[in-house]
Amino acid sequence: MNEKNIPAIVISRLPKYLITLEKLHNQEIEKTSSNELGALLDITPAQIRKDLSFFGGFGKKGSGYSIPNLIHVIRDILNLDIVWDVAIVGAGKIGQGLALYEGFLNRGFSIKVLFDNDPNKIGQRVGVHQIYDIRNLQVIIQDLNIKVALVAVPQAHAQKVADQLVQAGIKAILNYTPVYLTSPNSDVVILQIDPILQLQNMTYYLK
Amino acid sequence: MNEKNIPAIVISRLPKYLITLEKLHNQEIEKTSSNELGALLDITPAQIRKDLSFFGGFGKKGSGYSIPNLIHVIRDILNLDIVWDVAIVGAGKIGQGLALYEGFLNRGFSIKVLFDNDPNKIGQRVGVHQIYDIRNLQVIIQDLNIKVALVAVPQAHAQKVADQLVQAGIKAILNYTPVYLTSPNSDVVILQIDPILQLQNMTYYLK
DNA sequence: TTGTGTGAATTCCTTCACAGCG
DNA sequence: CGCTGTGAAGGAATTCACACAA
Repeated sequence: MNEKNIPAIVISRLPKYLITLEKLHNQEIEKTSSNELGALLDITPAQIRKDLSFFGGFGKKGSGYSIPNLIHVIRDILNLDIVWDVAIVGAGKIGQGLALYEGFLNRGFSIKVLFDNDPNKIGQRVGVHQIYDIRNLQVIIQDLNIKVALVAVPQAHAQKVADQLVQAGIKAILNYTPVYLTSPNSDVVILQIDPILQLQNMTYYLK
Repeated sequence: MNEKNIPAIVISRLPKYLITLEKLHNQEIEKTSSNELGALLDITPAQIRKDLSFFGGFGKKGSGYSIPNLIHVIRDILNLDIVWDVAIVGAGKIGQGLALYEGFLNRGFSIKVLFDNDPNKIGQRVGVHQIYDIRNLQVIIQDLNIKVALVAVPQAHAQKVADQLVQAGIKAILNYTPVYLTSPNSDVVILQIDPILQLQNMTYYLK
């Protein structure tokens, strides 16, 4: 299904379609159209149809898309048919905030462990999660076979942590520090969440 | 200088150039080239030169760009010649984490106020910041003439808060909730930071 | 010689417009 | 009819390649 080389920009829109479809689904709506979806997302209907057509024809001519089916299909494309276990590195405010956030599970992710290097934090709980010693990071991640990690440590430690994660077999890193992380391993996906990059982008349009 | 209609994608790269230039600057490096910058950012040199040429010719043929000058120019383009005051709405873990983060100031932003609706939190301090009653949001934001806000409230309240912010004169909102915020006012810039959208994007490339 | 700035070429992405199916 | 799926057209963004200035 996702054999061909799908443009990254197409993939990046699928999660947006998904969250909107799930919202409609929660309202017990069963069908939608590229028109309706486009209006909700501020994306042209043609764009949505073309994006979906990369993967097959999921709609019915004249009547649109079955929402449950389209949710299923998109989750499948994005490999969200399974729940991904997640490790959080750094139990500061951001790390703890992420650990306590309850929105992960029904969108395909389950927080499994939380690491810190502060002896006062190690062993403590954050919600249902225990904080583990970062020195055990590699062993635990390998044992639990975790592939996805969030990095929320002080920026000075970010690259070192990333290296350890990659060595432990992590394949996707979401980086909350303002450091460009690199991996020698080219099959690791790294994305950055730097709020200041976004703010600096917005200020261009002000004034 | 930024009169013409510059593609948004060009603007979105300028903060990345800036953070890299600042990093070089901290290492006391005075000059760089589109080649060097491109290697650091994984962007082609031609792309960088073309982006910068939208705003003028800032390099010297044969020798490249003066880093202090280019930093100055980009900050100027992005309206970062002034420091923007910022309000944070929501003093949960994420809001507090943002409030305590010390990286804002030297990148052009200064956290000025923090709001919450929890009586137990109102009046407390988070670092140097005091938590204010969200009922005073509009008055305080107007009085302080704040234009930039971070929203880190539970998602059920996100749109209501955004409406209040817009009414108080906020022009840029960085939204940490997984809700698509809208503004009747089209001169308000809203960007979303939803970690799950990013994670769902990454899982496509796994397995 | 080096590395910018930029038209031209190319590649990529979006939108159009409509045949065709339900 | 209504709405999808899709070739073809159009538009945007990236890359090429080179004249030119330091």
